Amino acid sequence: MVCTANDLQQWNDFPKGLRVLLLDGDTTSASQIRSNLEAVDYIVTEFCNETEALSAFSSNPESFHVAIIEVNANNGHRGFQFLETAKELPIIMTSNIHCLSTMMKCIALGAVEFLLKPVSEDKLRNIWQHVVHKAFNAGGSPISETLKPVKVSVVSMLQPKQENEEQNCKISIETENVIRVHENDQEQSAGSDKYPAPSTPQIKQGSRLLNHGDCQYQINCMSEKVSGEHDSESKSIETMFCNPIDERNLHTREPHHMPRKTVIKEENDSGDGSKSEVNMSHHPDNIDSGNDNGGAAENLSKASVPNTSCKSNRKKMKVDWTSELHKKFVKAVEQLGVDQAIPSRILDLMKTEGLTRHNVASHLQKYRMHKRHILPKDEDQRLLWPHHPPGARDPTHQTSYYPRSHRPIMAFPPYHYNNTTLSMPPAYPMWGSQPPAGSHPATVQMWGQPGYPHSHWQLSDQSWQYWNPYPGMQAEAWGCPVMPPEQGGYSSYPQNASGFRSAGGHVVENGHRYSMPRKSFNIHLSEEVVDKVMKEAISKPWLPLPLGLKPPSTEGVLAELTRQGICNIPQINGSHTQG
DNA sequence: GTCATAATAT
DNA sequence: AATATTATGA
Repeated sequence: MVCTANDLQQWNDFPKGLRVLLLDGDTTSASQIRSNLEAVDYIVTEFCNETEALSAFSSNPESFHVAIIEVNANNGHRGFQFLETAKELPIIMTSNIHCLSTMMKCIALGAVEFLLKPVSEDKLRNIWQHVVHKAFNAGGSPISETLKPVKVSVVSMLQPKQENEEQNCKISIETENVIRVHENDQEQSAGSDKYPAPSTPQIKQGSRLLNHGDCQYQINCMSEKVSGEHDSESKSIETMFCNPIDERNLHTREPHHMPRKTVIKEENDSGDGSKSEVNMSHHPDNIDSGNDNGGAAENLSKASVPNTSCKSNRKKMKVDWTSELHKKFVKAVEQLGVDQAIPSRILDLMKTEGLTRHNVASHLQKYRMHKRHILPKDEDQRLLWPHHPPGARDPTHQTSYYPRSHRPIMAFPPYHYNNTTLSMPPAYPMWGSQPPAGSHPATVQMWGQPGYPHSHWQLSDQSWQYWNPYPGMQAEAWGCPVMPPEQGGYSSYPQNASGFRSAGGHVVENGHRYSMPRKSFNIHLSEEVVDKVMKEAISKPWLPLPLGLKPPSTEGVLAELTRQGICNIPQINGSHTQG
């Protein structure tokens, strides 16, 4: 019955083969326990006599990983004797006598657990936890030879997993119970093994912690470097909570076609330097119930909030701004109006539990960015809309937010505009949806269109779509005035243009109030302004064209070049060059 | 409250 | 590796 080192090296199916010393004077309970243990492939050595058990253990202490010892009215002191003898073993006491002082005494003497009979199948199956715990927490005393392989085995079981989990640990540990190893315990356990493993799997703790409300949770473990203070053997162990979960929820961001859920990811910091990230998802109540914010708000709030029981998992949560959540946000913003739309008020209106002011502020920032087309550098802003005071740009038009890396890279050559070119060209989406067939002659080159870098803001439903006041319309047509196709002109302020128009047809921003023209697009720009715009457009060809301008047609450019005596134009990327 | 930017996710 | 999104802190 001796385990050789070799055997233990290859203990791949731990805890199967766990060697249990069973001492129980009651043959009925003994056989019940035994059969339960053997049912899970533990190896049971049964004794009904303390002396035998003691001598068996003493003669070969390394034959056992764990002992289950019964105490009863008759053998009390003998049971304690075993406790005192087999210090290096995790010892579980059993009894049918519910006596608090006895229990305490057992625990005080080092028993890892005291179980009242009848001992449940689950408890018996889980006794391996005590073995692992002991293996990792020898309490300063040298670890038992028997337990060393356990430690090695557990470490090796956990290590490769950790790597996977960085990518996707959700599935891999889905079916496992929670494994929790306290790395710090060694520091804490000044004495010896007075830190019995919990009698029940930690998953209970985890679920109490996480499984509240109608949320469904998912785990998304992220490994993190462990501070170097810990025992090297323990470094790789992570704290992991996980709940079984519907596969569909395993995606933090679902594919577009799937109904989206509000997801709040919570990082679960175990405090020992390792952490895991837990995603809590729920199904949004009524997806897209129009503008009615009635039911949606409450339901959302119910589910998206990590309540206080999660407090222990301090650290940050990442809010996933689903379109539903965003709708609420927009609704709140609109309700408040521009000048009132500040994070705290928005937060109030949203009534979404768990959402913080910071969350809203962050989202508001992004929202404003897209609404206002803020350019990364102020120069860009200045130049774009020289005829408007800063901030007075038409809020309904998603015209020109170009992150540095997104600016059009294709320059266009000098072009002599006349007033007629300022008349409104047909507006159509530039990308996303194709311009209507034949909407422009094939010869009309859309400057900047080919290879125009676009983010998924333009392309995917995910987050972009709900910003756009004109669904189906892409507003970033470079050089083309952009407006609702059916109306033209920026006189139209759709109600959901979201909060950048105040009640009186004024745009209020940064405390300033600007009059906005309400009629059609103003083509009667002063010569001065036109001139300025032209100059800037020409001198900064990489910038988007101002509202009302469109890039010249290829013919126009070529004609102009020819007129200037430039007949040979180097070919660029297969674009056609005539002449 | 806002903004820039770091951190993180895709 | 680039880009988007969110958190964080000034």
